Amino acid sequence: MVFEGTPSGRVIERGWFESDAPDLAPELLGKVLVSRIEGRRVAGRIIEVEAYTQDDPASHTFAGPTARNEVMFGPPGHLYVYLSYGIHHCVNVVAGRDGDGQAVLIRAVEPLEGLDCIRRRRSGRRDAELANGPGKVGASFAIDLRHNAVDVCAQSSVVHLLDIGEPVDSVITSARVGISKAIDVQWRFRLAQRTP
DNA sequence: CATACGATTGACT
DNA sequence: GTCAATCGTATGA
Repeated sequence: MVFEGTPSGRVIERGWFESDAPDLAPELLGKVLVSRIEGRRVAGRIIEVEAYTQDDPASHTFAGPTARNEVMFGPPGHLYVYLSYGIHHCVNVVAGRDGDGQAVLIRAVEPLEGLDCIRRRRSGRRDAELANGPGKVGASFAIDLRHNAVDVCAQSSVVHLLDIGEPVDSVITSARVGISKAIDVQWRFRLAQRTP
């Protein structure tokens, strides 16, 4: 079941992203990811995220700055986009202070606006499979390597985040998915299914 | 320069 | 359940 609508709210300002990734990540749940595809607006509610820090063996920043991860070391509130398995674009939001090397991976989104656009981009998939995975988020919102380092703290930005004032209710934490290191930390966060 | 691999997905047995 | 796809990045010669 998809609830279509046009979410409105405040664009989130940079200072809000200055928290450490494990603290910021659950706060991102319920916020709205907005992207612009060929002049069309596409939006959805963030329902699953993961935190990555600098002293984290599973993080791209663990071995120090490189050309790929330099955005993660930059100021917060910017996108860090990387190509996964040569196929999928994974979308992160840089967290922490300038110089830190942290980010929050957006793992799943519930589409709210621009459903026709998303369905076209994800043709053949059921609604439940549109953006329920990190690679699917990149595909649904047409975010790729060109969006790396984009500043999300402006309404004019091709990709930005809205706080629609929805309270963050029940959050489920678990170990992160698809990693072999640091499997002990519970840095995956997702919203519990809303009970109707 | 050569090469191994991955914060995944979808198709197929 | 298994496995191929596909390429930017990191690493080592």
